Amino acid sequence: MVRPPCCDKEGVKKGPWTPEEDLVLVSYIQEHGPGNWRAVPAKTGLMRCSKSCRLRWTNYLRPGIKRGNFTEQEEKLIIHLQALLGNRWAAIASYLPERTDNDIKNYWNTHLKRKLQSGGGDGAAKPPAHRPPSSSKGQWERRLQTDINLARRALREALTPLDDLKPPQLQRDATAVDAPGAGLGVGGGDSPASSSSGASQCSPSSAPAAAATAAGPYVLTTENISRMLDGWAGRKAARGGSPGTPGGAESASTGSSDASEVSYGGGAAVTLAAAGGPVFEFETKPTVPPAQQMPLSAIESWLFDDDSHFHHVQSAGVLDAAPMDYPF
DNA sequence: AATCGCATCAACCGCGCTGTC
DNA sequence: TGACAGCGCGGTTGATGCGAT
Repeated sequence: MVRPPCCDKEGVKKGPWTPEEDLVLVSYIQEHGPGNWRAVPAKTGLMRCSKSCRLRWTNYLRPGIKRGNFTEQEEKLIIHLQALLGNRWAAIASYLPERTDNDIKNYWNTHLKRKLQSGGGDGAAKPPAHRPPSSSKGQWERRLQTDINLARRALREALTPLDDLKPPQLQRDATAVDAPGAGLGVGGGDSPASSSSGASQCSPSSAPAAAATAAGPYVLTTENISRMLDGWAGRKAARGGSPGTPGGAESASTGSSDASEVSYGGGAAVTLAAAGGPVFEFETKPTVPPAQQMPLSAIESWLFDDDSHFHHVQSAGVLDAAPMDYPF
């Protein structure tokens, strides 16, 4: 039973996306919203597979993505969520609304794993023993339950000192989600590390392009698009054709990983506001809908409350988007 | 200045899940 | 109920940048 390729291999372009392609994709999604990826290549004329379009959108073009500069807090959260959930990056990413699963996965593989292996971590997060096949979810969840007390204890230890620096970001989350128009402002924007006022940068009502650009994060305005294309053309000329990754090529890949300088896609609202069009209304990330953002305090109570956490979070609705059903 | 090796990250691939007919 | 299509996820790869030699 060989599954046919998701798309016709012939004529399907691969490799790095060009700014032009990004532009086409963004424009299309702005108009139609994300989803129905199958139709995207056909309707946009992009010579890309639907999966590639979806990936490009969710991992790079989607508004509200913060890139680089993982804060210590995010780092610890990732470590402990990984200890709890294993390599279920999408689930982990749902607790870090500004981060993509791909980003978290990469960060884990390149930084955290090594850090922990070299003993640089707090030792609390052991490698998740196993990532059980999804076909046996019930089984692995039972195993997870077996480990959960250990992991919870470890997390408690790790989070305790964090209480002091507690989460401007996450605290804001707890309040910001109630604010109208916070819909796209997942996570409230900036991390403690990025001092720019990127908060709510992806909120349609609160992300004026000018403000956002002034603050640092890239906004997909006509001006920036033009700059982007110029930059791309320059690079193309310099490099002899390979366009590389827009934005990422210019800034994200500078090695500094400075999110505040990351160009489009970087930390930012991707809007077309300056073009006179409506700002994005679509946000595909809402794995955890804004109203269901889980503030750290909720995570803590979930993790720390031995008996009632599942009921608590479930009744609060905060874990609705979590991939587990918590049958126990 | 050139070369090599390593680190990083965007993108691809294959598989499983879910919804629809 | 089974087949099919579409989507999402996790693992892996390849291109690129950067530091060391």
